[in-house]
Amino acid sequence: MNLKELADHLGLSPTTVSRALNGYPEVKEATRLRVQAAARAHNYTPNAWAKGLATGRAMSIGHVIPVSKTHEMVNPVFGDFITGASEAYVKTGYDLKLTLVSDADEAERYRSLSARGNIDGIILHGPHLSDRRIELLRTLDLPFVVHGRASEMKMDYSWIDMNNTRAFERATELLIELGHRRIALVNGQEHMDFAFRRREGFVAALIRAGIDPDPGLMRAGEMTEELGYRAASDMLQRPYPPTAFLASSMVTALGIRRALEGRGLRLGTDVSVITHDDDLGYLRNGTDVPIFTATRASVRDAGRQAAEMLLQMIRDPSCAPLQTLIEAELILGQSTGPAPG
Amino acid sequence: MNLKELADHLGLSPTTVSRALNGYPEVKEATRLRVQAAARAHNYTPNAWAKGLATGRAMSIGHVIPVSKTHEMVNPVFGDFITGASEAYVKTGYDLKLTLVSDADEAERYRSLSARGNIDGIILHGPHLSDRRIELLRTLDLPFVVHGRASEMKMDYSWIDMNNTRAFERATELLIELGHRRIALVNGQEHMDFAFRRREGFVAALIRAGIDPDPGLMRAGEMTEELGYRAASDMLQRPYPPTAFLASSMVTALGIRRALEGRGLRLGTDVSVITHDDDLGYLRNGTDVPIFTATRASVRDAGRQAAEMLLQMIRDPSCAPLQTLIEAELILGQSTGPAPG
DNA sequence: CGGCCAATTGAAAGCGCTTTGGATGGCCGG
DNA sequence: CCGGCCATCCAAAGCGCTTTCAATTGGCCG
Repeated sequence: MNLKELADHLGLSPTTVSRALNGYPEVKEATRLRVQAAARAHNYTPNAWAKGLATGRAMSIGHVIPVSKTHEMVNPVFGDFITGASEAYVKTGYDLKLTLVSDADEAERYRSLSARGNIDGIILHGPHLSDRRIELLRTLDLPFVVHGRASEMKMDYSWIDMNNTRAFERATELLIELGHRRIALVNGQEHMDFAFRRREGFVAALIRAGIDPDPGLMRAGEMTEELGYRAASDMLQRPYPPTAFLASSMVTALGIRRALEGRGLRLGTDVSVITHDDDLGYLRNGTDVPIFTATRASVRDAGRQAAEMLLQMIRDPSCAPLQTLIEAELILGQSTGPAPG
Repeated sequence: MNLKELADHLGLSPTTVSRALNGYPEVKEATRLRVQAAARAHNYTPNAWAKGLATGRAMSIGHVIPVSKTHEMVNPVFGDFITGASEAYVKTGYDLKLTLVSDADEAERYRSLSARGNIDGIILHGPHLSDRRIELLRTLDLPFVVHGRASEMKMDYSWIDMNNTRAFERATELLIELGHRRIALVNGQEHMDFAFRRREGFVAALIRAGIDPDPGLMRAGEMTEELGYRAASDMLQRPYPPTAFLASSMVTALGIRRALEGRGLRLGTDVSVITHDDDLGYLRNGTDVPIFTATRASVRDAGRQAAEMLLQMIRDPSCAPLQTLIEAELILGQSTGPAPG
């Protein structure tokens, strides 16, 4: 059933039917009701393309996530982020179009996404320190919001980010207050902006406390369980092993814990661990008592907010770039304690 | 730049340009090259809606994943599945449209997805034992592939599934061969088809070995780390604690391991654990030596295959339902050993 | 040399919707 | 009784592409 058929059926013109359904004022209320009833009865849904063609609105948002050789995985936070974003889209009738692109042809994909005109806006995931995608998107005049920032890009753009620097600074401060001096960082890949900032916060706190950052106590890589295990195992067999770890993700923290337990060290007593916790649905940090002391910020919330920002920008294309900084909370769990001896 | 402009620019008609770009044979090769060059030079990309309107093809696939109150999370396997599917879509120029729906209005969403006509096919995730969505989709005459099956639905439809029953049967057999008699199962929610099948395999193997399945040694729930920890902790303090565990996911297995280590039990020596391993990118089961003995099947592969099946069905709408059963491999790791004493 | 065919290109009619620019008719004040 | 103003409704022109049908060429055969 299409507009015309519905109109014929009602003895009205397509014009009136269209207006009735889209809430235009110049149609009699009685007519509108009649049209709406008929539409429901015949299960009429406007054809999305025809609508798109006619209005120039895509009613769909592109989420682009890069998949490279060195970073093959779809980051697990992505699922939660999207869940949040979806909440916003569903309310407003937008679709979510997912595009995984390999680094190589990324630029091309953006250009074609934008040119094909079937997208009203883009959410960019996983920005690097210096991310050329941002420049590119700015030239495309397509509204976009970055999930994260690119430290080295000084231009103005919309983003939503967790205060990574501050979070890791606070976590480090807590460990220092507990008397730890040899603190290790097991970070994500540091060409990723979030990881870079986390290290900055970590290092800043150390320096402020008069502790020399030890490169041997910093490791970065794809945030797997294995990374945590390996990094911790290596570091623990150094002559002066760390007494505390900072982990960039729960999964990595689990690996660190495995390394500890493997050598008979007790978590929170012999060695302290603080992790960042994205509050993912399937990897909760305990339900009542947190397992790990953690800096926590819900990535799902971030997703919802990012989507709302983008929709806002689509509604009002002239609005200035929106920027949202989310502070992580520092929650105390059972994985931290005073430095031993 | 649109078709007409490009055509004017070239001194050709839109017809010819369209044909040249879409590989129709009735255009002179020299012209085709000229057109293609111009298209590239001007960065021309056809407008997706206009194309959709004209051809009736959406060039996009819907992935629908249910999000309910009791099952709020976007399952982590989903990310990997989609990565695989994307590989197939990118090659063929399809888009991936993601829809998270809450159980309540799920039927409605399908209907409208189909009616709006902006989708060529659907991939259905997370089927329940008796899943009415399958019936619904069949009436919508929109090609679809189910990731998993619905045991209680006897109708014919396309699916791709891992042989859950067989996988857990084999894992159980292995444990029995190792001398274990008290084997526990920590499963996913058993209204989900995959979990139901896993239990069936588990129970079948027990019975065949003359072991009475003990309901106290079976636990089901959202597959979190916490579930593993709680289930294992509870079971281990029973008078006759299990000597082996079967886990439905790596994350759960990590929780079980935590419970073991918490009470000083050694993995693989005091207590054996076998888990199912979806071979997720960010949760590898060790790189060289597997941490856990596991039944393994790549969910990413499944995603790619599912997408290919669906594209196949779209190409040839009359083809019979396609069905693919993937066997998991049983890989030996360090988490299993002979039953103690 | 005329006609037929293959090769190549165009004109124009949609696809289903929105939206501009009228129509139409009832009602008002003058 | 008439011009003007609303309130409603409609015709028709797109939106950018595909595709059917037709036109134009040049080559080749008889």
